[in-house]
Amino acid sequence: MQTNNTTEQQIIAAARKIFVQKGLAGARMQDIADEAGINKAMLHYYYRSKDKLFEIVFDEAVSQLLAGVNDIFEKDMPAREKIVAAVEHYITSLNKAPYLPLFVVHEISQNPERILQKFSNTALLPNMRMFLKELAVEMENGTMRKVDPWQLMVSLISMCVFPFVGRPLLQAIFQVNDKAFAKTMEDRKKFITDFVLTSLKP
Amino acid sequence: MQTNNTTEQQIIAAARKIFVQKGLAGARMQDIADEAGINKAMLHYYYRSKDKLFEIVFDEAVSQLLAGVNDIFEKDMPAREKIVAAVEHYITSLNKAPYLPLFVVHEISQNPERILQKFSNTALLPNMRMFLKELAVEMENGTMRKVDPWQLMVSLISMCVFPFVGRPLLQAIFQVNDKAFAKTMEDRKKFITDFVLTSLKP
DNA sequence: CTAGAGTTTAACCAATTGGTTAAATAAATC
DNA sequence: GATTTATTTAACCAATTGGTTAAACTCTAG
Repeated sequence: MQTNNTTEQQIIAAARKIFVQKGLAGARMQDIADEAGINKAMLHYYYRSKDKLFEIVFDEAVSQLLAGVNDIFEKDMPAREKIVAAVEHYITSLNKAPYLPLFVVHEISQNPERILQKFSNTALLPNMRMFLKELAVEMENGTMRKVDPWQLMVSLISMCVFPFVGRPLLQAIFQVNDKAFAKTMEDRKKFITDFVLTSLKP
Repeated sequence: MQTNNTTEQQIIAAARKIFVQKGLAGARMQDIADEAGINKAMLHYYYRSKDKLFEIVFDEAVSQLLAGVNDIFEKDMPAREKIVAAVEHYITSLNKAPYLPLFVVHEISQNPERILQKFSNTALLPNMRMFLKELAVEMENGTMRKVDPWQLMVSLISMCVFPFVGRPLLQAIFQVNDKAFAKTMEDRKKFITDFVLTSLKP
């Protein structure tokens, strides 16, 4: 029963590329078949429908995005070091999959129930919740300036993720090419951590 | 020749709603016709094609987004006050059109040439460029801590805009309903300005 | 080898899509 | 009022779309 799963994987890889690039509505089954170098009927043979195929790609993308965040806050470190590690890890990770956030966010906005239902009962990102409490403790102890931990968290995420979401717009506005943008994002790690840690000094 | 332009405007209003909601690829001409309460052929009578209609809606959306930013930095104010005004204005403005940024950013990513060409020759957002120089001067004078002005600008935009782009995801992660989210964004104005100004203290 | 399962293909299908057309209706001009 | 002009409609069309099918091919177990 050790079936040759190369085709299945080729299909998923192709579907990932096309769906992330064009979105659910913009992607064509023929595009995916061409990308995978196979017949269109194969898509339906291995995965029943466009929606089924999409769901696999989409779920995988969400996991990839969220798992990264959660893992960072798991380690046993002072809060400030976690911030540094999170920014470092997250921007590095997004540099490798720069189109993921926009894809996920757009598809969620097209069909909010999809994700809202899926995550309604699960305790999502428990390590991040823990981190929020650690921040609160430091602020209570006076080792960190008091700010709303939730707003801080959202700001961290925003500063890391948004440049990738708004990349084409930012590049147009500020007239930076691809190479300059990559360098800018590398520099951005240090900027964000310095900027945030400075603001959090007691 | 004073033609009744009510129909034309109805069409644009309907197109705006549908396109912003579903995107170019996801929108159907029939949806727009239904939304406007008219026959599908009217769309082609007044606006030649789906693409023509989309371009009008899209250009309008981009203008709405960028004009706001630029206007803020035009006024004659100290840099710090401009930051406060920009955050206040921008979050207020986005609260009224929360789906605009995601729409624009997604469509640009689908077809980057569209906007890159359009803005390649224009001196875009001149007031914002001026603001970046004002920041540089303050930093040189020692009245403001030295940071990369561009990174600062991108961070400001990120912190204001991203929560609206990632809204459904943030709401899912942090389990906040619509009412709580609106309140949170109102609180966010003060958080961002305090957070940024604190970090910029010399 | 061969029987049967799993795999792949080409041809096909019904529904949907953006777009057209010709006729009908309303508005304006004479 | 009649004629011209602009607006609106219903019916239609060709192309595309997601999906199906039946036949062909490949591979492995007996």
